[in-house]
Amino acid sequence: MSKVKLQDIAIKAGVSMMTVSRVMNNDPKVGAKTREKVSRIANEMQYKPNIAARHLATSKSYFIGLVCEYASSSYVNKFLVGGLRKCRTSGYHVVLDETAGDREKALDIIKNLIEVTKVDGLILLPPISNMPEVVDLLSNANVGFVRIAPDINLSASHYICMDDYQAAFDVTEQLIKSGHTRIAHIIGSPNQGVSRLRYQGYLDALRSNQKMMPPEYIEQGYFTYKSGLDAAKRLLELPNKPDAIFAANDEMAAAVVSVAHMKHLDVPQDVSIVGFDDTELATTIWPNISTVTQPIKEMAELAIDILTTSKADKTLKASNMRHVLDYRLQLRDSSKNIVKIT
Amino acid sequence: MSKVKLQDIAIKAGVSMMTVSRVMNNDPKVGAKTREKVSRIANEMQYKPNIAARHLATSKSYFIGLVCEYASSSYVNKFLVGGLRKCRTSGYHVVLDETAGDREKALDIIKNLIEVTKVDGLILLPPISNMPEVVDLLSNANVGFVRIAPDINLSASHYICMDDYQAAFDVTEQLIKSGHTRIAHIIGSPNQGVSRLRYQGYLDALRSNQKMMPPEYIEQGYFTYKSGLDAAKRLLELPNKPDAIFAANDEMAAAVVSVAHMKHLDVPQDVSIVGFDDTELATTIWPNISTVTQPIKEMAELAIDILTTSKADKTLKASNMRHVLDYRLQLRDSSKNIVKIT
DNA sequence: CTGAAAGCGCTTACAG
DNA sequence: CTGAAAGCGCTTACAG
Repeated sequence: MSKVKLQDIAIKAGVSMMTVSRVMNNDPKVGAKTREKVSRIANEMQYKPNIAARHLATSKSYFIGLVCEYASSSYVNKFLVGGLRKCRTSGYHVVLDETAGDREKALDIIKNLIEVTKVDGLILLPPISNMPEVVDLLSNANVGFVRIAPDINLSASHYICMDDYQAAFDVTEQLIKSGHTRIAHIIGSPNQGVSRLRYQGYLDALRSNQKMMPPEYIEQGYFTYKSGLDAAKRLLELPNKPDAIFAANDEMAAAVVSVAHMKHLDVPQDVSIVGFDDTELATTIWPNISTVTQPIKEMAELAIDILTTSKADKTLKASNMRHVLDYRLQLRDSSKNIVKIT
Repeated sequence: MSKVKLQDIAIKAGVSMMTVSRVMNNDPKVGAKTREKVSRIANEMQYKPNIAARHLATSKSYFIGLVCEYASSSYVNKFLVGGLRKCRTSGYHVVLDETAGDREKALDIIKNLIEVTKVDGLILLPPISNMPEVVDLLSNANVGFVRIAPDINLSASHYICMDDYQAAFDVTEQLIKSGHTRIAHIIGSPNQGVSRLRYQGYLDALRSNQKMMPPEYIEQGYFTYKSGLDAAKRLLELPNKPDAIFAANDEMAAAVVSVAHMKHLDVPQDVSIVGFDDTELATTIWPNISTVTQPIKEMAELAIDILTTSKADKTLKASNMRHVLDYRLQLRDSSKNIVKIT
């Protein structure tokens, strides 16, 4: 462990601690020669600033908090990958915490996180990003934060999302254009806004193409494999089976694939299947699932960027706090794709 | 944000800061009445210690570093779940970092992590836990650390593992006892010790049951879905197909299931498939994969426990630094299970 | 462009 | 059992 401190290098360089401090923080008001000498010596002595001392003096912790509901979800994973990479290049570190699905305790956990670790900023992953109490807490506590894919209270803070509605519209239209005529949809959890947006995109694409599906082609799911299984069974036992099933996430789409296999249906010849999210699962099962690639890593990088530069300024106009990133249709083997949209 | 500090509550309680400090740290040398009064007032004022100040004074950071190769692996996820839960109850927080597969840079990343964040302890996940340079670095830096599932240099530090050899032995024996006679194995990545242990368990179970398999029943995999796909294709195109395939992880087992489906083989009637790890994937695909449940969450909790109590003491004998946790055979639908071993 | 002083909020080590 | 002093390693704000 390096025990070199500011003073050591100040003495060696024959300057004051302040000058060294200025050099370390890239303060422009330092003579070129002094700067060069000091930074050379700092390097030689392998100086590393003591983060705790700096934190105490400036109340900047160089930590970013990341709050999720379950650390085990693949959404969180992908987010971490982007977030960690970005942090590495900007001197920050990520403190992860999860609410473990307990919405009651979520507030306490977040309160504890900001009070104890004094993170410089917080990233809220869905569905935490939609909890008004959390938004209130952070606003009052004056902690900068970015919400990922929220769907309520959008003028309250920076938020990053993609256009779920349009993506679902595109998926559905792509299915229509590639010759499917009986397109079913499995909706996501009712308590998540994206479910509604994706469902609406599906409906509007049908309408804008003058198509109409029977009501039994709409199934309520809960973003889980299990719920996908149940929905898929009902859909594939219908007398007039759909020839395409668009599930609101990959997990449920994977379940549809399983049910199709159980019933000895060929995917995609008998039924095309499309998911949403492009999680690991999509390319792990056979056939690989056509899906929508969310820009999760990019969201993470942007979130870190907003939090670590002064962009998290509260005086911003609402229009500047909205960040919509691009998605991508990822057509793979689980759907018949005559016309490829890119 | 609470701006209450030690002094505020010292004044209000009519005692010195030291007494308050002692109460906050559960120092027994405080009169019962004083203690009661101080802690009541601290509660009322919602006092939260400033971690940076404490850190500066004690050089304890109350952070635990967790280093993995890829934050997106499900092994890491499960580990996080257990680790975060344990931290929550002990006042610590987790700083996550990943080496992003770059073994060259791993050392720098870890060096940076310990020097900048001054974590109180470090957890090394495989395969980082097997890098001798990292072990050296941490030993020299005098940072407490726990290695997860390492297979070399075992006397160098605390480590936590499960008995991979015995688990693989059990899986194989279970397959034999349930009537399988042609049992193949897909080996894991050659650079991970567990691959060797699992392979050896498979071999020894066969031998101890006087069974002999043809050499083409052994395939080299790399723990990836893709490698499992390749291996499974070769195995299932053999003139004398195996009636059971034991893959060294779930990812590869899932690939075997896919190939079986492609070839219109019934699982488990035509071929039984067993994986290893009990990842989400095992219960996400159909049929659910029989596998070995690793005690990953328990490993995480134990690791945090070792690091946060003084058990990380270097003076321990080697025998006390070894922690072997129990696994469990998880028999599901992908294998014919006449005799259930629990 | 550079420096001397005071302070961030806690704790260790020493008295009593 | 309780307290006054000094210090952890940095930075802010003020001089020059």
